[in-house]
This record gives sequence, structure tokens and C-alpha cells, in this order.
Amino acid sequence: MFTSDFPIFYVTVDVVLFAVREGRLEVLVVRRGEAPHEGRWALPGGFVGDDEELLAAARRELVEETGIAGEGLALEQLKTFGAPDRDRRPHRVVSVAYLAVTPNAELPTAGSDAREAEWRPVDDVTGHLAFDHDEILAEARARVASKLEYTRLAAAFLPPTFTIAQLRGVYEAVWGLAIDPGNFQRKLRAATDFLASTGESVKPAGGRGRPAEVFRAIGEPFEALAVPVPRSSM
Amino acid sequence: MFTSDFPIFYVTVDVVLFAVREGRLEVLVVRRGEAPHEGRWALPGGFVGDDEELLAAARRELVEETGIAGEGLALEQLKTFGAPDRDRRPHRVVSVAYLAVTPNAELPTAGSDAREAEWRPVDDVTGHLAFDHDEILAEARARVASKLEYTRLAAAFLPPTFTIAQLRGVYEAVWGLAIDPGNFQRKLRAATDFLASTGESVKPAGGRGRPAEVFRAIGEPFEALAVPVPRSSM
DNA sequence: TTGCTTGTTGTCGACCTGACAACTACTGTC
DNA sequence: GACAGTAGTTGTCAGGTCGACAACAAGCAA
Repeated sequence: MFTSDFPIFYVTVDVVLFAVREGRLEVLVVRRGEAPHEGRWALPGGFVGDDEELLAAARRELVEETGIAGEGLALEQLKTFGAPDRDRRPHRVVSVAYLAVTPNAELPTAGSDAREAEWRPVDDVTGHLAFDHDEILAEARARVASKLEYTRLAAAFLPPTFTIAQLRGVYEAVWGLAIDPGNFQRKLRAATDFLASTGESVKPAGGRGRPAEVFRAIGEPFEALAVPVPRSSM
Repeated sequence: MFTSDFPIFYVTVDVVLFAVREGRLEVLVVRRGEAPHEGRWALPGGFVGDDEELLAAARRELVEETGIAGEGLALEQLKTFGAPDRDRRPHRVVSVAYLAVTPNAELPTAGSDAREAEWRPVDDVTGHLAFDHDEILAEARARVASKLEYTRLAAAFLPPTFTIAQLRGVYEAVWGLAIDPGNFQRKLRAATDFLASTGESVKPAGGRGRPAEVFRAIGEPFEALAVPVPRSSM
């Protein structure tokens, strides 16, 4: 009935997957194996299937292209990019970008069916990605920084159980500023809807020092907190 | 080369246009003139053109379907909805939803080429829209409420110049709570990056009372404020 | 035992918030 | 024109939060 009345699009998903490694915010990038932009770094992503949810497509592409474990992955829609000239190929391509965070920053060893994927510090790849992926990355970075303030997303950077110091490390890495350990401790312990004590404790990061209490995060990663953790010069 | 390798989509834009009328948050809806969902209320929207930006398509559809004045309109991408079964027509339809706010809540008089459009209180239409537009409306409502806290969006509900009391009315309508006039006054006057005095003053809303100072908003509607206007029991 | 390191709690002044009273500058009415 | 009424604006103040920094706790290494 309206088969040719309206323009036809391809729809893709692109995923900005973040992790904190060695105190830095890093992003997962893949090297493109085909034109256009062959050989350049890009965000993992691909075409949405015929009967596939957008979110499911994002998760599938991430696993297919990088071999990263899909479990424990926090995914949220970021923004849709659809400029007419954003892809040089015939037909327009609209891409729905997803923001993702993982604690499993280890990539599968070579030999798997994963494409050439690599963790890179966000600061290093900014300005060097294919397509409009620099713009997507910038948007994702701003979003994740802002989400740390009023959601539980920081915990998604860490394994199921963690210490308050580890959590502080996530905030410091993403925000790029130093946070007072004492004040952070008090703030996070005061919030009743974020952390639950496990009763256990572990040796601190450097091996030396007083053991730290171990916590577990309550709730879903993108769920809002009752009281935010404000970024302002904490 | 990959003409038939990947699924084909139609891409539409839907616009959630808000205004504050008589102290209530209202949304612009149109009555659908054709199947599917013929005769039901829906959000204004339509197909994206061949060489058209998504944002431009949203603005165009809004003007075409409702005849609303395009000037002074604040538009921001909200979220993309692409469930496989969200449209019963052949081919998948992915819709990019936009959030919009206007001070010009007047519709053109009958006889123009605008479709049957109407302002309705958000509470009244919630749960009665076509397609997945209820979901879109809920998302938009949450977004606009949250944006009032940390952007200048509230001013986009008002004409270029306005009083602090009018601005307070916007916050009260969107948040659905009463705000202390004195504290609100002080808070907004303290912020140097939101309001600029015009030196003029006007008679208050009810005709009676002390004249109010007239202000003009600084900056872009979706630009962030240095200090937020927190919703918490103000 | 002595340092050293990291986690955790205490302290305190500065600032911000919310409740509410008081005051100002008008309009409409008697 | 005095008076009441109304809405905008400023004042006050107790309570809470924030951030800087000191102090304490609990382990490890030499």
C-alpha cells in the first residue's frame, strides 16, 4: 500500500561499552575489516535483524564482535544518529546508539570468532574514530558521567561484591577528579538504597592497610537513587 | 552490494509537544485520519524525508500536522522506539521520538491545512493514545520534569519576557507540587546564569497586587544550569 | 616494635534549605 | 481617599548538608 511512498532506511545499533581499568575510563573499539573506513577504529555495532528488538540487537552485536560476556552487562539506549550523510553507502543508515558498562574487562583470547577488539583509554581514541562515532562517544561519556550522580551505574563497573574504595575509584576515573575518602565513605553508607553489607572484608588494594568491608549493590544499574552523589568538587 | 542483505525499515518521528495552560501541563495530540488506529488520538508525527535530518523532520511534521508556530520551539531527541510489533503495517517502523516545549499554546483557527489537533491535559490522555504513544508520553513527561531541575527548559514554556511568578507556575504545573514563592524567588535571583532583568515591571496575574519585575532567560533551553533547581520538597 | 598504608570515624565552620513572618506596591471597593 | 485584599519581594532562623582535615583502626613489612 505504501511500499514505495516513503524513503527506506537501514537501521543499525552501535554500542559504547565502558570499563574502568587501572584507574582510567576505557572504551571498547573494533578495527573495521571492510569499507567504508576500512582499517580504522570504530564502535562495535551492526544491522538490526528482521524481527529483533533494538536492545537485543545491541547485545548480540557486542557479543558477536567482541566476544565479551553478555552477563552482568548494563545497557541503555543513548541516542539515535541519522544525519543524511553519516554513511557513504547507498540508502540512509540510521543508528541507535547504546551505552553499556561492564565489570568483565577481559577480552577472549585470540582464536575465538571475535573480531579484532581492544580496550583503549577514552582520551586516546577521542577524535580518531570512523563515521560519526566520535560524536557518539562524546555523548556516551557525558551520559555516563551524569548517570553516576543519580543512579547505581557505578556499581556496574565492578564485580558483584566490592569495597567502597573500589566504588570511589570508579567515580574518580569517570569524573577525572580526586574524591575525599572519608566524605565518600560517609555519604555512601548513609544511603540505604545503594549498598548492602555482606559482612565480609578483604585485604585492601595494595596488599597493605586495614581490610575493607565488602558490599553488594542494591537495585538495577540505571535505576535512580533517592539521594544523588553530586559531582561538584566532592 | 548489500541491497537485500539486511532488513529494511521505515523511519518516523513523533513529537511530544508540551505547554502549560491554566496551571496544568498539557500535550498536543492529533486525531488519526487513517488506519491503523483511525479516529484515535496520537502524537503528531510522520515519515522522515529522503534527505532530511531527523530533527528537521520533527519540526516539519509538527508544523504540518498542527499548524503551530515553529519559532521559539525547543526540541530535543527523546528516545527511539523500535519494537518489532509496534506498528501493524508491513515492514518495520522505527520511530525517533522528540520532546518539545512551546510558549505559543494557541492553535491556528479552523480552516487552515492543519490536521485535527488539540491541547489536552497530560493526565487525561495518558492511557488512551494509539500505537505505543502512551509509553512515549510517559518517557517525555519524566524527561521534562527532570530537565526542569538542571536546565533552562522552564523558560521555554513562557514568552520571551516573564516574571518569576510565571516561572514558578511552570515548575508547579510540571512537578505537580506547590513551591514557596519566597524561597523560589531568592533561589532564581541568586543564579546568575538563568535570568536577566529587563528593568521593566508588569501588573500581577490576578490584576491585583504588587507589580512584578520582568526577566528574560539567558542561554539555550536545553543547556545545563550551574546550580540546579531541586525538586525535593521545595 | 616501628613505621607505613589503607580504610573508617570525628569534628567543625561555611553554606544551603525550607518554613514562615514581615513588608511593599499595587487594585478594587466603600 | 481610607481600607481591605492580593501578589511580589525581603528577612529571619533553626536544621541539615558539604568539604576540609584530623584522628583512629587494622592490617603488612622490615
